[in-house]
Amino acid sequence: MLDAKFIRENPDIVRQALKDRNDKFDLDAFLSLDDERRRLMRQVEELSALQNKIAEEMKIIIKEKKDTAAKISEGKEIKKKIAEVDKTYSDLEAKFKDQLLRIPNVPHSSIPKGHPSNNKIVKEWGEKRKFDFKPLGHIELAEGLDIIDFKRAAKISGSNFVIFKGAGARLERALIAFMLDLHTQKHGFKEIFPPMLVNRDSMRGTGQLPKLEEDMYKLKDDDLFLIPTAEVPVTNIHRDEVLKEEELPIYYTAYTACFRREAGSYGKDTKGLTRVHEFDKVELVKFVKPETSYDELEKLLNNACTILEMLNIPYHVLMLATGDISFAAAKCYDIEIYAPGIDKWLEVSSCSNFEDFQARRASIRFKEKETGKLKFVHTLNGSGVALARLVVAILENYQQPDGSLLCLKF
RNA sequence: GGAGAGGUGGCCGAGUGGUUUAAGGCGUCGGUUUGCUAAACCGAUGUAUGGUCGUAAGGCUGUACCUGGGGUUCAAAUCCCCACCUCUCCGCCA
Repeated sequence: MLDAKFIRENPDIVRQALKDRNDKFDLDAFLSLDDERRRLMRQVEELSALQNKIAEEMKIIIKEKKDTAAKISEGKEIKKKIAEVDKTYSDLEAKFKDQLLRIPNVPHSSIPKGHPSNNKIVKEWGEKRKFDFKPLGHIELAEGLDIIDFKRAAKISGSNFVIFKGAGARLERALIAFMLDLHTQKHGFKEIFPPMLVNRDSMRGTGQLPKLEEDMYKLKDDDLFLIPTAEVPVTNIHRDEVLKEEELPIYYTAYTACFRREAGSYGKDTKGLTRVHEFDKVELVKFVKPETSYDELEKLLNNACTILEMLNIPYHVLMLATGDISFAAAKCYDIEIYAPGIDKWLEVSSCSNFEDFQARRASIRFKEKETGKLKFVHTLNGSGVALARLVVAILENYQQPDGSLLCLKF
């Protein structure tokens, strides 16, 4: 979230950010809510000060063994008044906090403004493979090789679930191991294996709640959520903590399954592996000092790109426009890989700098050695990379005329 | 799931309704002493949020915070209720 004081003092910056994001949030209503809230806060505090004073005076009266009746009724009077004003105040405060959590981050000045069509291609790597036969899509390839079973997955779970079988299952496992090993051994990340069910506080910390609750799988009886990405548990590792300056930067990488309801995207990419409810992903998460976060974003992006280069999959990198970046991000790169069978670019990674937006929500701070002050860290994350769509690209890019794969021996 | 014990500042830990301004210790920072280090001694040391003064660093001031929420009371770390978490034992279980 943004700092309430920052919003109060820079309403124009926030208004512009909302406009650039095409977000309908009513800032003026928020600002007057804030005014009213502070007015009532002052009232409650003044009354509380009086109440504290009466309690102090009471101590003296008891010590001097004087009559307490008058003071007690004075105290009762104040108590009643506080209860009245405080009711209104706490209702307002709750509303204020909820609204504050619904204001998106301010986009970084370096990114294009407006509609997703303004996303800018900032990098292109590799060449689209030329086929001397008509390339198949991954569904036909996978079913021909009997390495993925969509039908039975639908039977046991529902549509848009997937079963990997035999070499397909092994490919999935091998890719996970390959990515984790690369990031831990070459890129300096520490491997984490986090819980995949998280509580409400964690979902709020990284920004999935309160706005996106309907997109999440939820266990109602326990108020737990299935994680949509490892970003959630891993970033929340340091929720409500004060880190030492010398601990930073912290790099974590984690494999998890990711669960997405994809509510509202029915009819879109309904076939195959490109949009499934449960997929595997290796995620990269960083906690860094504020002044380094944009350099760290570039490094993070490179770490993800390395995976694709080592697998020799053509990709390009988009710098997302203000209208396309996620709620919590200030700047975001998407990496898309090319799938020649279905002739589509598929997003396999989103590398974002959240600046202090998540850190403020989740209260992740560090103590600056020189000044002794507490500051919010900057958090970043990116996929390195998402599996299901990567498998699409591997199958389609490495296919041979007979429907077998160049890179897989059966 | 059952029974019991707990949750206090960066950390350890005292604290059964108002002389507590959360004792004491550790740590950290500053100082004295010192050839250097250490020790000793002295001093300082939370967070959030509002008001106000200041160009600013910051000052002054209010409020809240002893896991979280609710209650009792003129007054709650302290009493009561609920939740969460940790530990011990029992049961169940991959």
